[in-house]
Amino acid sequence: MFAEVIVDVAAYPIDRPFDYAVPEKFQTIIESGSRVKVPFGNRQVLGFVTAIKSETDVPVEKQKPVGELLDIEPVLTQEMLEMTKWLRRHTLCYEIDALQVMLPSALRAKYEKILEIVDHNFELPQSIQAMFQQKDRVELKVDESKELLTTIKKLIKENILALETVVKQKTAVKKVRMILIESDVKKLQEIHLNISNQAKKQKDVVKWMMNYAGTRIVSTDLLKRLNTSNAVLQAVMEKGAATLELEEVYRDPYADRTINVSAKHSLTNEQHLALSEIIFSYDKHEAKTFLLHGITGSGKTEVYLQAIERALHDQKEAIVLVPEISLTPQMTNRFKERFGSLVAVLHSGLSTGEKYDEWRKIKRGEVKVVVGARSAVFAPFQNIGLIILDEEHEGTYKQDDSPRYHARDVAIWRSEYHHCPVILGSATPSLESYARAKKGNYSLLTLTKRPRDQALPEVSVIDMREQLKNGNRSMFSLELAESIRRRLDKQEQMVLFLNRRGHSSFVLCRDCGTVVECPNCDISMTYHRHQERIKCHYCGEESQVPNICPECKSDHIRFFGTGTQKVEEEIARLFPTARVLRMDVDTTRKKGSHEHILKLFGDGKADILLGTQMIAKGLDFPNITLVGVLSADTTLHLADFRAAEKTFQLLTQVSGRAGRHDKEGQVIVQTYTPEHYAIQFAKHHDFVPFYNQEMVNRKQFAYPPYTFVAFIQITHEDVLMTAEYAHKTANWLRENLSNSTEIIGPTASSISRVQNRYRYQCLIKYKKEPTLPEVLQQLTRIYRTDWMKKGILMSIDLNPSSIM
DNA sequence: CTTCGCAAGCCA
DNA sequence: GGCTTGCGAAGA
Repeated sequence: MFAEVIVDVAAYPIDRPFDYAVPEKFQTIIESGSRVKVPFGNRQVLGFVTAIKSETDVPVEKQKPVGELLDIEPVLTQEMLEMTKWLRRHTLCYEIDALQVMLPSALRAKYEKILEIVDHNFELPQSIQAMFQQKDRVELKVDESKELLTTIKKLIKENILALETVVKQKTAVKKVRMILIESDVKKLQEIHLNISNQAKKQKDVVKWMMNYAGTRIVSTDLLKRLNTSNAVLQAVMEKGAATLELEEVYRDPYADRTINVSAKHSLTNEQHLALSEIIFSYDKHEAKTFLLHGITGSGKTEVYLQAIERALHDQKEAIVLVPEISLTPQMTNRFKERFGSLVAVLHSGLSTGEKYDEWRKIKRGEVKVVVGARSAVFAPFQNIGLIILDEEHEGTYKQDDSPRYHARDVAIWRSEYHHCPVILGSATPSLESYARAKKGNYSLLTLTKRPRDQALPEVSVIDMREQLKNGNRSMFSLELAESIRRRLDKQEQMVLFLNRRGHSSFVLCRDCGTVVECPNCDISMTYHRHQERIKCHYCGEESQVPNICPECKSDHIRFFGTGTQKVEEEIARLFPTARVLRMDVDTTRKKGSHEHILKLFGDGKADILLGTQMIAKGLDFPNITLVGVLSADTTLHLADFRAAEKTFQLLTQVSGRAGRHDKEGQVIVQTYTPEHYAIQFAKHHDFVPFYNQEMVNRKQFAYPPYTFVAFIQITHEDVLMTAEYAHKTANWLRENLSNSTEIIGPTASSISRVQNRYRYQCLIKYKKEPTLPEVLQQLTRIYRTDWMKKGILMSIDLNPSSIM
């Protein structure tokens, strides 16, 4: 018996199954989908069994046995193994990457290097002895000094020390110590009698136990209750009054939260219609994709909830994907409220162990609904009735490193496997999805009204050029400043949005015009006033703020451009009474800080929530009556064909934060290009006309949805090398792809250097290219066998979410 | 002739 | 990807 194993080594020649002999003892339990430890080369690695077979072509002398079977129950289902193959072809990743992405990180291997003393007679050098500290085996850390490593190497050669790689699981199943009290009271009485009167505490414990004969109690609880020590308990147990048992438990991330159960809301006609279409297709076991296009606040969530209720009723499971779970606590809570303990929330704030526990609950079918970000699409359910992607247009559904999958594609693949519907929900669908819906590939459902018929907020677009002409050089237009003042007077809340963090976007010398740039990247450094430092937002480089110009030594250093920090200061100056909460990458670095800030704001502890795009999603507070967009232009002029689409989506989403409840909302958008169609259509909340206009542009320039796009980026430390291989790539593509396919480039990327690597890119635009995965696979092969050695890095992104 | 450093080759 | 091996260069 042999097992085909994909080993945990991401390298080109290893990206295929290796056959291992299955030892007798594992033959009845090993299955495809199990994890194994196998010898590979001269070390131990983790691997996944992908098939079991009785014969192999591998010559006997090369055959090696499976070292250890890590799972009695396979961790990967048959579905996941099939999905792996598809994922690999469509994202051009290593098979091992595709396998690992489906599992919680706790199930990935942790490799430890253990150094062992073999020859105890040898007098070890002082430095080595210090490392061992009387022990025989110690973990060898990677960051040991060079000299130490060379001595260790020598000693290994002389067989005095031995090095061994050990495969460990990252997180173990959490176990709790349970005390099993003896059930025979007579026996307890006997033990009680035999304890000497000196051991008073032991006597007390056993006396107490007589009242609880045969019961189980958590060890720590018992100790606390009897106010006694572990030593006493141990002594009592040795005398036979109780036994110890380890019980598996789940870490409960929501232990200290109370949840109020909510009833279902009644539906509007539109909601009802949408729901019944979904249910109709669900009943027929159709793998149909619905695009639920509903304006902000139109009650998409309620449709999801009731559709899920239906699936649960049939003992089926549901997956709900949200763009960024820590930003949508309100949405998550609604699921918790409706389905209680049947919901598992896969939260980025959970520890590895907590995530693993939630995963096991899903696998064992102890929960039926999963709410989570992108990776939750791989939830190990076996009987899925419904998959939902909320805010389907969001870029976070696309993973930006290998495997570069889009959660929407995985969701649709799984829906075909499980014969169940998928709902893509959004107020501002992506052009691709809307086009597919219009073509009939997806089925379009529309919600045009808010449940209690609240009006959409009034959006005013302020031309900042006019403000400048009239002598207002502030970042707040007169209208916005006036509106903020009014809200402060009325004690209503507002949200201010600016898509740039930090204080000033660049540091400029007024004498020679030098802009301080990052030494590693081709981008200007951003000034952060709180730490009085300048930072690169691409590589994280930080340094002191220069007092004099690095070029001309002038001291006329000035800060230009506006970031959230500067806005915060400006608010403090103009509205000294306003209480401001700032929410951006800098204030939310710690776990749980998103929730904390949102909670403070929800509790009315601040008047103004100021933030970057992370506040655009999901906020739903009744008291918000003003939304201000300080500069709508930042996303509009990006070198990306989706710039207009992203601007429109952002403005619409942000506007949707105002006036969701009884109070009327107002939105003020400041811009230097008020005439731009993305801004004009967003002003009128007009998705369809925007779509039509944008489609005209996409057609003219042959961009998606009219074509498909693949994006290839080449980087190297040397500009010439980068350019050379980018040209090689483009030429190779031109030779191997059909004439109707357009290859743009190579061109230098818009940020031409990041972390000291120059960047060039090629864009492939195609309508029909059935062999593209294979052609790109071949290109990857050339790259991995040849170019990689020269220090070239190439990445291929099929259907990229951004081309920058 | 030994030792060091690095590129090449292999892994069942 | 990580480990061994084999080769050439540097040093005694």
